[in-house]
Amino acid sequence: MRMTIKKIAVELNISPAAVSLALRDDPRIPDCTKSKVKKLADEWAYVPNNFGRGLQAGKSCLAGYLANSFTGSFYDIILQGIGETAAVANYGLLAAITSYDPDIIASRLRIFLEKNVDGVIIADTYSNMSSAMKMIEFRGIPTIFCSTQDSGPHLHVATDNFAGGQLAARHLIELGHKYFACCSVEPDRLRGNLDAIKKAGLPSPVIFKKSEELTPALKKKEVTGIIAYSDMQAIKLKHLANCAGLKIPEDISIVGFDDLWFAQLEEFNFTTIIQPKDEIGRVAMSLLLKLIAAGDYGNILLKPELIVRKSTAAPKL
Amino acid sequence: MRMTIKKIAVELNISPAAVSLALRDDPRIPDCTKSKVKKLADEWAYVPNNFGRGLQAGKSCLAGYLANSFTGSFYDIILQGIGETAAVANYGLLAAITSYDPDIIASRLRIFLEKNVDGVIIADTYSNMSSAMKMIEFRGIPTIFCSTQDSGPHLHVATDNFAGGQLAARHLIELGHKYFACCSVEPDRLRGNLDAIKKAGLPSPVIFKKSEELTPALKKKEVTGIIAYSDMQAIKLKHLANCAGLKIPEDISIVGFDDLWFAQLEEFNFTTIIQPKDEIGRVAMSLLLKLIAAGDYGNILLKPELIVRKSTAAPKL
DNA sequence: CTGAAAGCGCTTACAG
DNA sequence: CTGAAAGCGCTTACAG
Repeated sequence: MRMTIKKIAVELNISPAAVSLALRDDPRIPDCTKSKVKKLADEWAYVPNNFGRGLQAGKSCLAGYLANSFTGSFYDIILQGIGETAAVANYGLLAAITSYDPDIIASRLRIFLEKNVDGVIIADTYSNMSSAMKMIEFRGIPTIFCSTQDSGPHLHVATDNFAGGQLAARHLIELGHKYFACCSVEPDRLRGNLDAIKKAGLPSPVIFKKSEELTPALKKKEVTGIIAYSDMQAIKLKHLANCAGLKIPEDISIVGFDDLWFAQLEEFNFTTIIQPKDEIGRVAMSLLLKLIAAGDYGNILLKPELIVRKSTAAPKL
Repeated sequence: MRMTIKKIAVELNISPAAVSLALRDDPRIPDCTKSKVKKLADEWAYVPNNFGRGLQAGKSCLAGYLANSFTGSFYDIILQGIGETAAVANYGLLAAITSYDPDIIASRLRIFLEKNVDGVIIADTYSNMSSAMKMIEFRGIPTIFCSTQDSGPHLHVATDNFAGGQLAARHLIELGHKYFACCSVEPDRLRGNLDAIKKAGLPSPVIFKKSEELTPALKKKEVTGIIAYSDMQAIKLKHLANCAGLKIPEDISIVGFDDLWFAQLEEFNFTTIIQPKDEIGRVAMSLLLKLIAAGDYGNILLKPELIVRKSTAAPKL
């Protein structure tokens, strides 16, 4: 049985408005009324119905989080960070995990709109989303992209990918490597790599998108240091290197990115760049709340960090 | 600018009720009015506001999903299955990832209640939840536990753990193993193990809860087949076996559970029991929808499946 | 200072 | 058959 302000009002023979005010400790209500109201609300396990409040306030206290399917615990950690911050602000989090199908993305966003979200966090790149975003943009709903710097006209919260790219490259440079392969999937990370390599006066790296493209270079031993797009990709690269008869880190060094849970397993032991995943979620949600409350803020880049494990070593001379 | 039925009504000089009926193709509204309404709704990108509708219908078209933090992509796959099924029914999915802190669980459930969820799916065991569940039970909100068979008085959707336990044990028995170690974390799986072992007339297995408890048995080579609680635990057990100088599968066989993404990597190559994760989510949500709509249903157990990889082999003679 | 009314967006039950 | 009113639960602006 659902309890309402009205039922409490009837029971105590006061007006619904008075109950509402009493529950929010409004000074206009005498203390004795307040305590009676609160006692009854407690007994009957009254929970305010967000529909009435939301309709009234024009605010739903609901946020949407849209992410792509992802195995390997990246987006779920972000989800956790977002959820915690949302909960503290009494916000509910509508989550949708989508494929890349634009129709599905649009249908999920439509549900967000129907449920009246006050804001949306998207863990994807704007280039993939732009058509489905029309509805959101049309209504001027605050939107934040997270863990990507491709956010179109919207704000984003992400790891400083340029700095991360620099960190990875510098680590290998300091170990004495000269011949690199760098992944181009994240443009800012690649720029970071190239910047560090150029500043060290070293030759231009091999640039690859899919891991497989590296096989010829591995076989010809043209590179000694690989900078992967992610720890997930590092697994693939490790396998390719092994297939080419190369040992890690003796013959070839690999630096990952993300620091997912498996990176520290002895089977991998990847030197990698730590992304502050939980923080991305928390910061993205706080920023969204500020945006909902007020107005104008700038992008936020969080600091990456290098963690050295056993997938990198000095090159053979 | 948010569009409402009222604004459309004013523009077309008809009543809000007529607009509402027209949008839902009610036969009482003449066709020419319908098409005018629909055209305008389209142009103005009208999306019905769930608050008005929900308040009226006493239904939110919102479901809650509560899960524990989990790295390794089990609960996020379930989330995906739930989300897809929810979206098809035009349901929004409120997701909350919690720790085991009962206060946090209670606060998340309270947010679910405030947002007026029509039903809740919980990926946890009832024993952990029972105190926080009071609020939900008090209000009679339909609740389904998923991926656990410990669901208290509520329905559950889970893999048939008993059958899964049998599958794992039988596989090792067929390979010729006689001396087993079985994990007790999931009681039904353990029962399945014991059942198969007993039926084969083999000696009682070593039973362990935490992986570390197995170290003595491993060192003394008392067991040749280990049935893990999960692929995640299988990783730990593999490391412990390696530390004890045992090779997999030559010296010791390990069967995992779940078939998470990493189980098939060459570093692990676990023989394991496939849980229909995506299906669990989809079935749980369909069941919840039925429960919301009507009433009485029974528990659902989904079929596990064995996948043989390279972590199991015949025992040495 | 206090209390009743109006209204958020929608749908259903009812009067004409 | 058609259209206006009542009401879901809440809060705010207003009348007394």
